[in-house]
Amino acid sequence: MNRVPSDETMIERLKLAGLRPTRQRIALAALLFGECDKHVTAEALHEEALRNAIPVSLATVYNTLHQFTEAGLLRAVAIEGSRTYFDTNTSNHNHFYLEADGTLLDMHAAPAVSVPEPPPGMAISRVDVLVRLVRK
Amino acid sequence: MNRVPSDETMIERLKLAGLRPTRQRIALAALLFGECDKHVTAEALHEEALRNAIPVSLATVYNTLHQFTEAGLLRAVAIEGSRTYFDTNTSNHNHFYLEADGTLLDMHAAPAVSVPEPPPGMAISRVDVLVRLVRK
DNA sequence: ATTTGTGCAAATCGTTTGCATCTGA
DNA sequence: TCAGATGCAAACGATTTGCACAAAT
Repeated sequence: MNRVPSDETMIERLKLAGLRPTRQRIALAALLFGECDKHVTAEALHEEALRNAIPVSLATVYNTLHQFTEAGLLRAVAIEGSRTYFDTNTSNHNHFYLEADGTLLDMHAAPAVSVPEPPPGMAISRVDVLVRLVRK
Repeated sequence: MNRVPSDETMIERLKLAGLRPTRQRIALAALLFGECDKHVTAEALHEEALRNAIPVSLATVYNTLHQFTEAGLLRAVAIEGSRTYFDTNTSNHNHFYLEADGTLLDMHAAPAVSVPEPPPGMAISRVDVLVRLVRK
């Protein structure tokens, strides 16, 4: 009885990332990388896990999200406010942010940004573009 | 015995913004709008106030920052992490962020950004560009 | 006099940590 | 076996809130 995607796929992925494929990590990876790109908060992923009968503690969800991020499987997205979003799409892209309901959307077409010279002695490490949306 | 800028200026400014010019608001406004553009956190402004012999509670600093922001005197800047920055420059501009020491710098030359069409039914409310810097 | 703001301390929110226990290699 | 992972509950930092008191109109 195989889920799609199979646990084997996830185990492979974890091993490649240098992470021990534990019960919880496999299950969370299956939720995260199962289908299309997702944006989750720790809280949201925790709830999703519980709904799917994966008993895991919130602390482990936090740990796992950070480990996945360090391993390059996830990308942390900076939005104002306290809560952190994690994006399964780790490629260099930007986001629409729906202020009304706190939803993140991937921006597929790359925005063209030309940035001024950084101050002397400094180098650009990354450019984040966040487009805030409101309902029309 | 007049400070520069004068309290009168600040009182005017507060009245125009529809805020009652109280002792604390006048003093905080003088710190914030005194000279050049500033970026502050609530904590930092609170400390600055205490150093300047303005006894004010942290709660009031938070309240005041939010009231000023609603009144359009300040602009909240979204950086990742938990703490909120407030910018005395309310014009439409963007920022350099020095990850190493958590410092914000105004970007004077406007970055040229051309953003893709927002999803149907949605309109752009604001585009935030944050350029993360590292020491070279 | 009435409305509005302030200060304190307690409450809240998202997140992290310490530590005993469990698990996978 | 034993390094590494997990779960719980307590600790945490930034922020907010409830409420009695004080100040501005």
